[in-house]
Amino acid sequence: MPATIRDVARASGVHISTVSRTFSAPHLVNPETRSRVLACAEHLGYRPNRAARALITGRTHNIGLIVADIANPFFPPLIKAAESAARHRDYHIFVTDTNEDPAVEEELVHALAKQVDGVLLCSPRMSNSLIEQLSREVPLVVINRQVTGLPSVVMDVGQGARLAVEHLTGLGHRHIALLGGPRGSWTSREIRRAATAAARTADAELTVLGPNQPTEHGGIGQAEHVHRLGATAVLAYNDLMAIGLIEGLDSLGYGCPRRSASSASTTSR
Amino acid sequence: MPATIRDVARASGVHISTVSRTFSAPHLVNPETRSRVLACAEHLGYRPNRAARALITGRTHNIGLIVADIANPFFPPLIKAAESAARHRDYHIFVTDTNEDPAVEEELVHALAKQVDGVLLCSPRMSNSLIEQLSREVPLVVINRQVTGLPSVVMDVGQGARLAVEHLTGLGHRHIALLGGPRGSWTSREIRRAATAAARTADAELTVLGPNQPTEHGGIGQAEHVHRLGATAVLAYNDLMAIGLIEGLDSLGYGCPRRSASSASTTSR
DNA sequence: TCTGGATATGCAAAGGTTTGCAGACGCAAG
DNA sequence: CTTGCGTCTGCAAACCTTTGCATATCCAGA
Repeated sequence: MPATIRDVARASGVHISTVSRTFSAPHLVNPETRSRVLACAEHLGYRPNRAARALITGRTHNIGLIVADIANPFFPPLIKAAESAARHRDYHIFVTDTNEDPAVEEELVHALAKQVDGVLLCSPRMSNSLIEQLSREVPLVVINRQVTGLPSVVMDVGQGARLAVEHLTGLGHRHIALLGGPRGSWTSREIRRAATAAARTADAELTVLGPNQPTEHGGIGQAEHVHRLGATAVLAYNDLMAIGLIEGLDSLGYGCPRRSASSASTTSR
Repeated sequence: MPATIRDVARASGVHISTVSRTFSAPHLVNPETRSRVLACAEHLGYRPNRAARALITGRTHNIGLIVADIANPFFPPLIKAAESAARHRDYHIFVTDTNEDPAVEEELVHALAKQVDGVLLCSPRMSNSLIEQLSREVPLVVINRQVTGLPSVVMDVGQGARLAVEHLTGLGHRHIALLGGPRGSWTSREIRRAATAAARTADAELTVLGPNQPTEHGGIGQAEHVHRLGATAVLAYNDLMAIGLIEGLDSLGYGCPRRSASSASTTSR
């Protein structure tokens, strides 16, 4: 039912190869012919069949983006940015959420590999071995972690942590708690390293709490601990945990200062 | 480089059609042959080429999911649910975010149509004409809106609004503000309708504020208005707007009650 | 022994496109 | 007039699978 290249060729009186070139290499076809072909294509509602094109060129023009958890507010902006960048290059982003479930990850890796030209991976705790396996099947770029031999894009979370600690010590805080991220995450290690170093430099005390799940629940769980500790400021691994912590402290009866006060959190994934 | 069905056929000494059947209709092939083929396939790392398969069957086993804005916390759970349901049926969900940009929507519609078997659409303000156009190219299900002639899945936001208003009037509130959603959204109309009716029934006053952008900013913008109004409770269209409103009131110096107090909001998209 | 059905496999066409090669044509330079 | 080049278009193979049909084999029943 949908129009094929052949229909367009017939309608415009040229060979299918000319129609093909009209779309994929316009400079090779006479402007006059080109506009006639385009008119017929438009009229018939023709759109090149992606499957056929992918079959012969070996490129799908799709890029996979694997994220750990879409519901984590860290990801949406990243997804949007990737989509926008892809769109401008005539690619599409294929987002998938693993829920950090190894079974899902495993299956995804193979399923995805066959239908995308490359994969962006932002899943801090996916196992290295799975990542290496994936990288053998498809070009891979990892985000916010480092895997030897693979290209990666990382945020300077260390710098962020340092700035946050400096801000807090600048406000006079001498005892800061770091609500740490999950075990095995590169950003988590990096933040801890940088925060610890910054605190030492400023001669302040920094207590690391964790590792924790990078979720609201992970924050709630440390509320009591944070309070007992007597720290006057907390640096949280990410927004969700900060929210959870505030919630936890609140329900213990220890309200967090509001916006104008001196408690602060920075975020990363 | 990647192994094809032919390589597997050669390795296992059968015809390619047998290999094909091993994967797509296992019951048609002798168990003995089948396991030999599977072993060879495994060994060669063979995976059926999705493009070739799609080309001949006309099915991609992909489903598109168009959402207005991934960053709106309303969507991630919806996306996850769709992905999970799809996964169990051996389908993949292809999420795309339109940013409610008509140009993006327009382009997407066509680009997507050619590479998915169907589309789930949850974009409250996409134009009806574009939706109808899309529905002519690909099977379409709309979410949280109603378009004549198209199957749809809607939440009972009216019921939610009614319950919220009843809750508030039950607590004694006589004057409630409804921080309304965007113009042209089905859920927005529905909530207004139900909330108004519920307020009338309870003999309370309900003032509708809006339409507004369904964002934090949309909430912030009505803060002053809400305060001037003297309403004792506010019902917000969604979480983002509620957050924005609280923020706005806060910066005007009118703190919102915390969790234990009687202000409430319900959410929808 | 023959017939007929069930089971398992092979054969080949088909699906819509891209692309290297070759042919046609026009035109300028010699 | 010939040669050569540049521009445009046609031809046909190739990409990898699926699937209707035909063939082969085996076994049970008569």
